[in-house]
Amino acid sequence: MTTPCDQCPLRKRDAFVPFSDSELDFMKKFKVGELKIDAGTPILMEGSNAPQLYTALRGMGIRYKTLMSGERQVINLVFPGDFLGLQARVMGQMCHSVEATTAMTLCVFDRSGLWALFKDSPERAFDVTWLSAIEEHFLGESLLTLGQRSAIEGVAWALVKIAQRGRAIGIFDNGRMPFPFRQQDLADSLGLSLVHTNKTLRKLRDRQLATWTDKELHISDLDALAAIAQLDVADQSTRPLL
Amino acid sequence: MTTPCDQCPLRKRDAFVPFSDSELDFMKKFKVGELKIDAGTPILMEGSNAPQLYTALRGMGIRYKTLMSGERQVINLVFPGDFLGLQARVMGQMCHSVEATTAMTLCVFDRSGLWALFKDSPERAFDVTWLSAIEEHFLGESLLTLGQRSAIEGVAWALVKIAQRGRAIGIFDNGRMPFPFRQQDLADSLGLSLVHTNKTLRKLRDRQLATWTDKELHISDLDALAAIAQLDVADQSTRPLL
DNA sequence: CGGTCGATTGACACCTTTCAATACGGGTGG
DNA sequence: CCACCCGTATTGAAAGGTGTCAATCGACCG
Repeated sequence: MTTPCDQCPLRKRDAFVPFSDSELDFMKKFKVGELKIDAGTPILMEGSNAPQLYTALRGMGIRYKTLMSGERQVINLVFPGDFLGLQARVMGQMCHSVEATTAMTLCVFDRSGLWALFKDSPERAFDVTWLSAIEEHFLGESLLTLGQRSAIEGVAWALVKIAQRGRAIGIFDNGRMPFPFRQQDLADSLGLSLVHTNKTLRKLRDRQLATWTDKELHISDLDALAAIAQLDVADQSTRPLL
Repeated sequence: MTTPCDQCPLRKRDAFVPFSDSELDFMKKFKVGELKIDAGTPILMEGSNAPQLYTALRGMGIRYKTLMSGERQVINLVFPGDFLGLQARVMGQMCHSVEATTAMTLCVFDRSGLWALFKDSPERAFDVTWLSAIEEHFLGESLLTLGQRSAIEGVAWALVKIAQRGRAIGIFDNGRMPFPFRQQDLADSLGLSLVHTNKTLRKLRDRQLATWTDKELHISDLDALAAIAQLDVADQSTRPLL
């Protein structure tokens, strides 16, 4: 029933670092099961202290923090290949929540296995750190966006980033990809109001750069978007997969 | 001349996870030297590809990214105990710059030693990941601040965070700590203009919550600041030291 | 068919930025 | 020793980007 690591659909994508045979063996032991969840289900909750480790296999989600007053900040969108729960495992408790936006299936890893991973498979341990560094890098870029980019620059930046990520996992095709989020989600990830996000998206639509309707994102002119975002389209590096 | 790890002044601080003897031995091998630099010196530069690994031992600095148009976003302030250069080592090139604000001394680690660390010392490897997760957590909180907190909330949040960090390394005493940065640095870290940052600091001064003059920060009412920031003063967890 | 949710728009308020000017301290060359 | 310059802090006024409020509309659903 569950997908064996041998046949993991993600491993084929050239966006991911190839596995060695021994690594594959290790992952097969490390993976203890699979979890299928419906859209809207919370996966990890801020404050909880005994979470599992997951890798998103199919579907999309959202990672966010909330302020005491209720404001929500989206940390990032969760795409297939993302590794979830490391922070909680390492730091004692979750500092953010993760929620499924679409139906998702997650690889479940043995919680106690993380230490074994560091002990027995330095290559994989390094990959965990690598993933963490990639995440840190992304958050740094997000910080740059929230702090220094204007609304239109920020939205353009987000759309380019999403398209790049979509391409990496093979769902961005002919300028189109499924994008099942709400405008509110994008707004909360950029620190903008819903209304202003909507109006900014309209500007991009009017300029015929990008259209986002019916949970599908259509990028007409990625280069122009990247130019608005003051972003290099270059960096399309590979990442490890767990 | 150089400070032996045995006598590292940071290890005494209870903010850091204690070393085992074997870990100490490993670090002594891992550390290849010490670097003393003047205020204003660049330590790591965005785009460079062969950086060293450092731990800040004394002094303070600043980590930042810049936009093509010149805007600067401060990612975080560098305090003693911070580990620098991991991203570049893991991801191939630096994605941000680090600059010394005061004179600093840095522990220098063997670049090729990182892999040895993962291979030979899983405990230390885990600590590297732990540090990375802590950093990721902090950036997430920063994102929450930039995206959802108002100017006064953000400034209050930053001052509380700084005071907590200062306390952890033992330089926050009797409500005061050295804080050698410029208002522009704080502004760039919160995504605010210099002028507005200045006026916001004035509000906090008028309310007799915090004063920042002559490179010294004086917190009169940390609880009130935390309340403005919508922040729990609780989480004062320890962190590993490399 | 009423009710809810998300997208869309217009009008208006306001927080933040930008522009400009002053003040203060430290370094430097005459 | 003293102008002079430069970086930083401070303040006021005006401009503007973004948020808030409110209403409409379409799609989906029990």
